Amino acid sequence: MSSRSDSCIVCHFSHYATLSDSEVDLLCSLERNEKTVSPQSMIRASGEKTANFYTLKSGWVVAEQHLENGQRQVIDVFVPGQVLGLREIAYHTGLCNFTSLTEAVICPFPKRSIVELFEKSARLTDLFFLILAREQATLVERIVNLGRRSAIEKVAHFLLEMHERLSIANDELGNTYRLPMTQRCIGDTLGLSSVHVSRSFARLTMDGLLQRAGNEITLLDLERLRDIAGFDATYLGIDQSWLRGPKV
Amino acid sequence: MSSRSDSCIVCHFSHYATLSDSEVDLLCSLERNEKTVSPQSMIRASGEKTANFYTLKSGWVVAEQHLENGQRQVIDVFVPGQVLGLREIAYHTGLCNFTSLTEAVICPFPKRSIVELFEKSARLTDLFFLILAREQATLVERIVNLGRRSAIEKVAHFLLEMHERLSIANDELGNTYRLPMTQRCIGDTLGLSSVHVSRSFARLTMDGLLQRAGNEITLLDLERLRDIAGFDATYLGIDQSWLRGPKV
DNA sequence: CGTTCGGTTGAGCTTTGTCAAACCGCGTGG
DNA sequence: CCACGCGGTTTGACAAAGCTCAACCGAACG
Repeated sequence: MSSRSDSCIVCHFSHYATLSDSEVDLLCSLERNEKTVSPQSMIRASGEKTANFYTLKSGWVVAEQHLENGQRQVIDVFVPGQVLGLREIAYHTGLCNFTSLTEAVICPFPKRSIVELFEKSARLTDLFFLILAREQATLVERIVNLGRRSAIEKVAHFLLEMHERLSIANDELGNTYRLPMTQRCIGDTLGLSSVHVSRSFARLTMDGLLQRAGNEITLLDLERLRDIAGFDATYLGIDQSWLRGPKV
Repeated sequence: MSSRSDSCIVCHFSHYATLSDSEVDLLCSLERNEKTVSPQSMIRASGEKTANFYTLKSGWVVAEQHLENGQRQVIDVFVPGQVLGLREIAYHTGLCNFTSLTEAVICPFPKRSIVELFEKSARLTDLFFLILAREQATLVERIVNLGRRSAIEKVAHFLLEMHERLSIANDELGNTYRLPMTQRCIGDTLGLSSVHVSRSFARLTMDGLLQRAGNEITLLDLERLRDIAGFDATYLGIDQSWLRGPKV
């Protein structure tokens, strides 16, 4: 059971707009059910009916797609506070798998609930629209990453992106964070082989840009990393000026 | 000036849901201003204020991004009926350039108008949400294409996607269509060099899968092409079942 | 008729992938 | 406590895919 104080989604949404009490209540109502899943478990398979969305309370989850030839592409990486499946609101069946990387707590809620929420609050409708748009901007950046950057640049860019995204949710994050992904998984995100990811990490480490200890990543020289990756964080920002008021 | 009969956006939107008269009027009101641009002109530059959206009445447009190193990545290709800039609704400034490939007719309308439209019709709000979600699915498919497919597969997939998208708008499209993109541009879409695009085309042509004459592309063997590309059109479909009624 | 632009072709090179072996940390069970 | 096995990482040797450069061709256009 979720109470207002521990709602991850409210915390996440509050980053984009100040929420009224009733808006907070509406959002919290999405987290009535709670489920813990073990690492590497399939939360929802591609092709399954998209009856539910899921808020992600803790843990990491990826959206991935398997190809005919046995390869895999990771579409998106989710961290706590995000909503899984928003993208597929317009589809009967899922277009990709949601798989947990770590143990994770998710709160499934039916599609219907979001429509009801839309009916009750124009402001939250806008906010969902806005968050969908922001996710889309992340995808766009991933496209650029995949299409036109070298392996080193890809890895650097990815590490910076995750750092930035975690920083948004956690104001006091330093330059170190835990990245619970295998190099195979990172490769599947960046369109690289795991071997080449390893080599790229080695290179960045040797050049003094990076430090690693288990899953802990420390970015030693943000400036130079950004330079290498051509990283510009504006796509992770957001403009709430067009949000409809007044609050519900 | 736009009349109801020649509105491309209405025609496009009607593919996803039956529209009431007042909904049609609302959509048409977005196309009050009309502007013709020559090929290769920049409609809106990255970094510019996103004051306007644009409906695309005729011609082809790409969204592209330029990198530090002089490279270019094409994010998305737009055909008539689509709305340019929807993706950036949540951003003050544009994240990519919109550039026309051909002569094109666009209808700029202010961001405000869309908010007003949202206020007047919950159904159209949903429809915009839905179309945004579909665009996102296209991006997801591009990610898979960029990350995990070989050059030949990329090209085949791209040609099938464009064919499919054009077929949706034009019921009586055969297996031939005009693709007004240079191979350089296709390469920038697929993360390939123009030279390699040329070689891939040559290969597909030699294998009897494809025929070319100028910009005209004929897909000779859809079956086999789909097989090569791992193409599955479901991501281009859409589920309007959750659309709110009744119509305005 | 020359110029320009896009497409094609070949040669050589760079990046990245593949395969295989070794390695490392960790948890398990003897 | 130690041996073992397992999953993930690292390393090296080699192969393949794709890139760059440069030359050339043909069509469109002034």
